[in-house]
Amino acid sequence: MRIGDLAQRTGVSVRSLRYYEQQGLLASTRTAGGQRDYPEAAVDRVIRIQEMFAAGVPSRVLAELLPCIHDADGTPNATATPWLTETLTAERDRIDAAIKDLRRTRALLDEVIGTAQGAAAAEARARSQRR
Amino acid sequence: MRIGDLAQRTGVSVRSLRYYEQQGLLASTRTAGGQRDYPEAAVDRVIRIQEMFAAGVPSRVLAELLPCIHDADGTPNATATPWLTETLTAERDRIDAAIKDLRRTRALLDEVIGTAQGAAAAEARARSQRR
DNA sequence: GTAGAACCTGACATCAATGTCAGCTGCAAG
DNA sequence: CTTGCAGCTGACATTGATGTCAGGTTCTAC
Repeated sequence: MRIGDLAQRTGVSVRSLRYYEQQGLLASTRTAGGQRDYPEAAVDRVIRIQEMFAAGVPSRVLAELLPCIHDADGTPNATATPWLTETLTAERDRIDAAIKDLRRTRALLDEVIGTAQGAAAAEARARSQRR
Repeated sequence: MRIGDLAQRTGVSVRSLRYYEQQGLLASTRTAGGQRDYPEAAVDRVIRIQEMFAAGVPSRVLAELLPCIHDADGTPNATATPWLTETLTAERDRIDAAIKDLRRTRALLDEVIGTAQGAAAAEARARSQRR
């Protein structure tokens, strides 16, 4: 699969795919002409990378983590070093905290939205009253 | 309260507090000498700002959102404009997606950590066997 | 009143992922 | 063979929150 196809199928820009490779997150073979060629499994991997980035896992950690993931698509895996498990544990705690935080924020937004809708409804009632 | 105290009590740097003010997120009165003076309620507000930032709410949105929040500390509030409610709804959906994502990532990390611990335990058993 | 800590503004630096541009090359269809 | 799209590298720009430094002022304790 060529880079443009991979980009389209994952929704990730071509630029980012090359960046992932530079960071050692995503491998590719090259054609005779030097163009990147990706296996089918790259799609899943790219999606995972995106998820990890969204979760705030830095690429440095991600680079060591990825080989340890038992890919659903059967890619062989490695085992985490002590340093990595320690880092991941910290990372997990961070994520737990982040989830809690997001829930709070979500609730707050909901409240504001709800109040606004209530106010809008009251407004509508007032209008129909005046009519 | 002076800026250094507020920083200490919220765990946010002095630099950031000044930045919040510049973005219209945090008000302060000034002493005769021009130094910032914060009310007690600023502590809660700063913490909320941090939560929002962590949740990815951009400061531009936050600036309009904050006056609409019914502060626990009794600060008077405003009502959301239609534009704001729309934005917040989108924001909320984004947060929902983010939470889902974080859960997936968390599970993945757990799996890797678990595998590593299993491997470490196996290693330990092997060592005691050899002894 | 003086020393030193805390504060002020303004400017520039940083980080990480991504966008964008330039100049060149590979590849497929006519 | 040419035309044009897609890919390549390398460099610089961007974004947003924050760090940091410089040069000056205010406040507090002695």
